[in-house]
Amino acid sequence: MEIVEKDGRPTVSTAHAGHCQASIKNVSDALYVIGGKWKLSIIVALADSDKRFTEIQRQVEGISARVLSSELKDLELTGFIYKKITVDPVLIEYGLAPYSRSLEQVVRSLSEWGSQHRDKLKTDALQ
Amino acid sequence: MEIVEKDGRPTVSTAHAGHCQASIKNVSDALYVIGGKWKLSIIVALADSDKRFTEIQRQVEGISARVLSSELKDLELTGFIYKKITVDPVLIEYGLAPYSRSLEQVVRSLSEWGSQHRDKLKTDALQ
DNA sequence: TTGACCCGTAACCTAAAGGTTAGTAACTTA
DNA sequence: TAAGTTACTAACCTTTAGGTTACGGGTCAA
Repeated sequence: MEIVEKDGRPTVSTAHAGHCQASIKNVSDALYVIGGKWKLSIIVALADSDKRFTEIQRQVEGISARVLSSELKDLELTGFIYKKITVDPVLIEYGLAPYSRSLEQVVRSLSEWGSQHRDKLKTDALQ
Repeated sequence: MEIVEKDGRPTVSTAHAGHCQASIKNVSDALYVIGGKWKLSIIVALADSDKRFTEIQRQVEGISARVLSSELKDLELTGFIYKKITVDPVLIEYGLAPYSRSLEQVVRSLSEWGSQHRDKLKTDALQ
């Protein structure tokens, strides 16, 4: 990377640019894995307790069976959730795999921000 | 997937259901606003310093002019960034509006998680 | 045994996000 | 003066995420 001075204005420092570039890559990668419309919601729904297919569908409002099914497969493959089958009685449940716990901070900050943002929109609308 | 023998009936805990439901809504709302492929990357790119159109395009690898243009418009409208036009010399720059600072924690946790996740994928691949 | 509920899947469709190419108007540099 | 850079935009196209409908077998309760 070259450092150029133009019109006396200082330009980008190499040190920060590297860190920034890494940060961009990290965020992109993260969103690639968990950035869909439903994945995090499903994980949040299961954080409370293990749940059955239709229970999840009821809690994650608006999701269709087709999409829920494919998301669950995806999440199981990635190691976020597990599928548990009981035979007596027959019962299928999904639950959070340990790796989902690594998302705690992400979920917390997103939830907090989402809540604040909604408040902001409300007060903005009143102005 | 694990198969378990179980003889009791399952019970659903409603204790945290309300909180969980709110959390799901918050996360969904947040992702609706900042969950695209590029928005957070652009914000991270501008966190370092104000930048010009092509500077952003170089830093956010893979984004096309068309998409960058429309994302910038969107971000400006939502209040995350501002557009600054200088006339002598003619210079157009974009920078973070104060509201973007509210995303600091979100960006930090996502970046951290993304980095950890990449490491995990690497070590997993070696097994 | 009839109907309700559970856990999906197949096939199809739509909308929107994003990519590609080309072009423009203004300014700058060689 | 010609070539290059900047900051876009228009038109068009492709991909894919996600929605809709319909159907399957299995279970359970009346």
